[in-house]
Amino acid sequence: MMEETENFFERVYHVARLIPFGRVTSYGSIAKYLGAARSARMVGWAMNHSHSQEQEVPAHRVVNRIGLLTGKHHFKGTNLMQQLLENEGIVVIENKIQDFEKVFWDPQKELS
DNA sequence: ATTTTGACGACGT
DNA sequence: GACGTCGCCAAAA
Repeated sequence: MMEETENFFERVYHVARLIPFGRVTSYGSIAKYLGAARSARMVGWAMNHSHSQEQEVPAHRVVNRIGLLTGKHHFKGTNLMQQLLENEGIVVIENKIQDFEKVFWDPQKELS
């Protein structure tokens, strides 16, 4: 049987796919929405395994709490993540999302 | 089995 | 407000 942790990952992917076009969220917010507010790192770890998922996970829409593209180094290209975000109308300067508050999408608030 | 690390976050200095 | 430290929890070495 699969461990409970996989369920946690599954939930992370689920929420990540719910992020609307042109919006972003943070690892901590997702973790908090899942009831694991103190385990934001696990969300990041889940994203690391996101490639293992059959469905594509918009990991580029998930950044840290300050809107910094910390995980861009994990993408194929150096600035692929940034390009994807810019493609959605999000302004990114030096790996930092501009107007982060405007594009921020809080699952707890949006999904209630 | 123990130690280190990591796509983070909150708090202290 | 920049920088440092600790806490959380799971996976890799």
